[in-house]
Amino acid sequence: MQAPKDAVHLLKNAGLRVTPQREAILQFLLDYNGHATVDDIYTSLQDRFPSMSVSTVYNTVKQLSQVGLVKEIGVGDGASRFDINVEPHHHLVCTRCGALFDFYLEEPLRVSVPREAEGFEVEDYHVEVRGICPRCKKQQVS
Amino acid sequence: MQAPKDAVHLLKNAGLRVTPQREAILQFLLDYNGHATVDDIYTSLQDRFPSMSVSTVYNTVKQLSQVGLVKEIGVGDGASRFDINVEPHHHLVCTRCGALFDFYLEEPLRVSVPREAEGFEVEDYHVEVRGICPRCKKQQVS
DNA sequence: ACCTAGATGAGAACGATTCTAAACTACAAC
DNA sequence: GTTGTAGTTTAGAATCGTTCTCATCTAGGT
Ligand SMILES: [Mn+2]
Ligand SMILES: [Mn+2]
Ligand SMILES: [Zn+2]
Ligand SMILES: [Zn+2]
Repeated sequence: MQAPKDAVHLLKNAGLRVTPQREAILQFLLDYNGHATVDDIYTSLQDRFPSMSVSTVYNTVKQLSQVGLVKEIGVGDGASRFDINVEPHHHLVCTRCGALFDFYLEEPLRVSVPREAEGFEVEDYHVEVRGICPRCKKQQVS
Repeated sequence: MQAPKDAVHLLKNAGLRVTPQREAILQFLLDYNGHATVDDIYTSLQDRFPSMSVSTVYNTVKQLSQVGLVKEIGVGDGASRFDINVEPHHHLVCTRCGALFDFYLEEPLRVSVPREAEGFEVEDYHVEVRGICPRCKKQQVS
């Protein structure tokens, strides 16, 4: 029995209660092709859930993160983004427009813990590559 | 002629006006062994500059960043940290207490830009290694 | 059908950062 | 040394993302 991909089953498998809001938020992230902010989610669901609170979105994405259904990525300033792609991967960030692109390392990183952090227990790592995205490069005044 | 290391000359070389506040902020960062927040700086200089505004600290670290005298590092939530070590290097972050440790990659990262970001111009990258620092590990309830 | 742990919603509160506008000052030009 | 002015500082308000509070509501087990 493979883990099903629809929101309701994913929530149940994770031991979370199935509420209409949660289902909609998770489904939105499943459908969304990218890295959504809380506001992206909130705004997109306004029509269907006019009375849903931003708190609900925050609460939900936090729980989805805790059970590993999404991954929070915070790049510098601005709002956190939520990634339905929970495989280990990294990001290119456009310093002009904030656009985010996935990228995968060809080989895992060798982290050598320095002396002054002797005993540091590595959990995971994230590479943030900064630069100019193709779109912004085109618009460049040169 | 080597670039001098005292705050006044560094500011002049960078083409910034030398004000007492700027000198003190830069000197603080030069002396500080670590990754200071705006509040660290602000609080530490309260005695000498009782009327200095936090805005001044923000303005100053922003300018120091712009001329490359310090590097801003924003790890997830909380306040940005300012690093007087501007050589390319990366950080271990303790997910418990927020402590930051420098680390250097043994060899530069090979970034292969994915198809959907074709043409992305890489400027630099930063690796954030998350885990538990030795101090927090000791205090662990196990 | 009922009960209750857990979820939701509205708004207040919060912490980090930016903005505003008036007073001040570094420093270049005379 | 005096002056002019562009850049700097300051206090406080404003903004933004996020968390908190607490009263109301509901999912899901019994
Ligand atoms: Mn991603
Ligand atoms: Mn560092
Ligand atoms: Zn861009
Ligand atoms: Zn720690």
